[in-house]
Amino acid sequence: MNPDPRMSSTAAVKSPVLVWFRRDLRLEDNLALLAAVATGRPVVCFYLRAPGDCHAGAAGGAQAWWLHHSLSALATALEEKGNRLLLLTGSPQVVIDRLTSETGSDTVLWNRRYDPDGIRADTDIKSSLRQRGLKVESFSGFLMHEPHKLLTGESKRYSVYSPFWRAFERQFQPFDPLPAPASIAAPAVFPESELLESWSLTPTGPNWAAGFDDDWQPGEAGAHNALHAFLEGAIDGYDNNRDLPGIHGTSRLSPHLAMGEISPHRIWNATQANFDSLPTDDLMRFRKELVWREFSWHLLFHTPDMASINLNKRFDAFAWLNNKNQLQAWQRGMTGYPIVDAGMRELWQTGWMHNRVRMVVASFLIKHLLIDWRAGERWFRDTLLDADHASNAASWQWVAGCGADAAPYFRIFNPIKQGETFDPDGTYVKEYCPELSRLPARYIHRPFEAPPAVLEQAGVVLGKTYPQPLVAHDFARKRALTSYKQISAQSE
DNA sequence: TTTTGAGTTGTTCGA
DNA sequence: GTCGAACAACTCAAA
Repeated sequence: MNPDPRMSSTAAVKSPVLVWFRRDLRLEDNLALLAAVATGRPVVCFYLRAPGDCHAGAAGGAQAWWLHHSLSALATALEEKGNRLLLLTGSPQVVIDRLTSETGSDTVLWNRRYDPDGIRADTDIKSSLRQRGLKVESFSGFLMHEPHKLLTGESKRYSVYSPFWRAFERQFQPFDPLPAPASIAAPAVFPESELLESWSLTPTGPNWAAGFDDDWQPGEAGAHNALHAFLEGAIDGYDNNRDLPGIHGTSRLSPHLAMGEISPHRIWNATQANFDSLPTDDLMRFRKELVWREFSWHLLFHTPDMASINLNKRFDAFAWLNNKNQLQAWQRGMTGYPIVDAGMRELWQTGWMHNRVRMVVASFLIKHLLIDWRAGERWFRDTLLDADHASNAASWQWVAGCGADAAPYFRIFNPIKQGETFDPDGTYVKEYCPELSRLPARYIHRPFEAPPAVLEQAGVVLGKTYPQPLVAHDFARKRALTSYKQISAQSE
């Protein structure tokens, strides 16, 4: 029919390979995508939203905002490679069935996910697709190790970080990240895609994400920019500076990692390239942070309900007070302790909170207010751009003391002392609690102790322009020690 | 099987 | 101001 010899090449009749994107929104070091390209066949890329999932796979509202922009960036990147990203709603079975019949594809590829629901779903889908004669293959890339593979000498999961780190280092073999494909062959006809805007992943009523744009660039290019900025800047001195919330002393890579816009291998590898020119302490400290992420996923793999149950059963009997008004004051950054309030407001305004301050606010919620750590876990999951199922649950359990490798019960952060040690001149507090910005450094972390004349000169009226403390530190500390002792006594 | 050393991030108190 | 001890066992991981 068609006399043009160019049109009779076999490429035109090759059936496409389907690539299902999830938390791997990148082209570089994406094994599933590269395997698809390597077949020489056209590639159909899709992202799937479960019916009724208003966050489309994101952990919470804040991360849904990130997901929106990350999907948009991925779609653009695929277009630059001559392809597209399809957005589809439905159960995986139904959507994949439709795609295979529309495109004539017989192969589906994806990168593995490790959350309990994801593992269960993927296992089911894989076997049912294979039963129907389709080829299905999954790849690694979200983590640097497979969570089921690292075990102690007694074939048990690790529950203490240090031995896990040593075992990880022993077996880990870094490899060069694979470059993004030069081009990605498109199918003759693309199946229809939904419009990203129709998913309503960004706020529609009050725009609580208005401040996010200033701080973040979602997407793979943004991830690489963040990595470069870190390697040029904050990694030098990281071991010390990472604890100072008033400066940019951390990598700020966490939201990118959470969405898989950059692979952990790539990050590890980048620190390797700089190993000779930087202090070992800084690099090792940073690598250990990366491996904490691996450890958290290792724990979650072996305890799928880690976000909802106490790893240490003794805590099931803990007498939480769970005062709703105090929880709300904490969420809104109105506890009366400036370092706590600055942190909670940074979280709300920017979708992120400095790591040091995360520990302080978590300790305050759990130990000063005696509110169940799960309430904090839920709030972080909904408000953090970097919300990560495993890291979030493991970290909250660590602070509460019910984790496998947990902070001892008597480790209670003093919010005044933490503020004065890590934010000595109050730079951080002043940025997020501007109503305190005229207080002298001496009182910036303890406005409730400032003489009336000092308060007046700074324009602070306690209880009016800034709250009185929800609880007195000394009282709260003793109360927490008593409560924690009760559950250890009950176990005997 | 038993033993041994160790365990992310703190605070307070008294010498 | 600085320093070490107490806060409490407990359990993990490896030898």
